[in-house]
Amino acid sequence: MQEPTLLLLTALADAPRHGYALIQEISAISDGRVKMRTGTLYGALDRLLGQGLIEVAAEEVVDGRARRTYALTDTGRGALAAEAERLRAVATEAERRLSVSVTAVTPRVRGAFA
Amino acid sequence: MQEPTLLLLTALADAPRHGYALIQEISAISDGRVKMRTGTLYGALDRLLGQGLIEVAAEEVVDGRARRTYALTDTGRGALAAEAERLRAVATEAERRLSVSVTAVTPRVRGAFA
DNA sequence: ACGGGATGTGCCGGTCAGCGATATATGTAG
DNA sequence: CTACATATATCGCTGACCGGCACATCCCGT
Repeated sequence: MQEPTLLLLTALADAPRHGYALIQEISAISDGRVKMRTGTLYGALDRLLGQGLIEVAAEEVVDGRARRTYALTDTGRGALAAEAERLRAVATEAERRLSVSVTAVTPRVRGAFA
Repeated sequence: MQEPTLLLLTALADAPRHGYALIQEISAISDGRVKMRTGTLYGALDRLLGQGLIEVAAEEVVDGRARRTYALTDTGRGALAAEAERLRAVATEAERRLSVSVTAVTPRVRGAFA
């Protein structure tokens, strides 16, 4: 799973949302750093629907504008939880390794090649 | 940055390693779940060299076999640290949102659409 | 009245990372 | 002598992501 997809599921984790709201929510989650494009969004949405990770929660017309609201399925919840845990583990391992090499400046590093 | 690349940098974070060793290290880091292929590996290595995130630390012949050892550059260290922090933040946010929706079973969710 | 920005959904083509397959070569174990 | 582990490298396919475009409605400023 790639980051835009992860962000998408995260943006749906606390409440159902429609496409446009997801773009804004993702921007908020990422502190404005990630501006998801509609090309990415709707493609990902279709894919996730097909994978059963999300579902259409509502289709309504608000102020003359069609609005389709998506929600996480139980499967999607599980997938997101698993993915978050995995990423956290990798992040932790990366940080641990970085600190190891920074702290023990050299001897063990060289030693690994003898 | 995608996951295989992240894993690659992580595998180089504590000590320099050569290609084949990286495949094994990544398998170990991920508890055997990620089997990186050489197509991914050497392609990524070339890319990361071009981006200046890693560098060639040594080129030697061991037991008649050529071996090229790669190491993280300072830039690579920084990039990995930043990436790890970002992913941890997203993972935390995902988990927070999941717990919010699970705990507060419904009322607020509906309310958000009024 | 008109233009532009925000809201809202949707498609299309290009790019590039990842992947499977394949190739080459040597050392080691059976 | 045949596999398997070690070790590096290339090629073509796929698919996610992205920029750009298109379309439609509503709201606000001028």
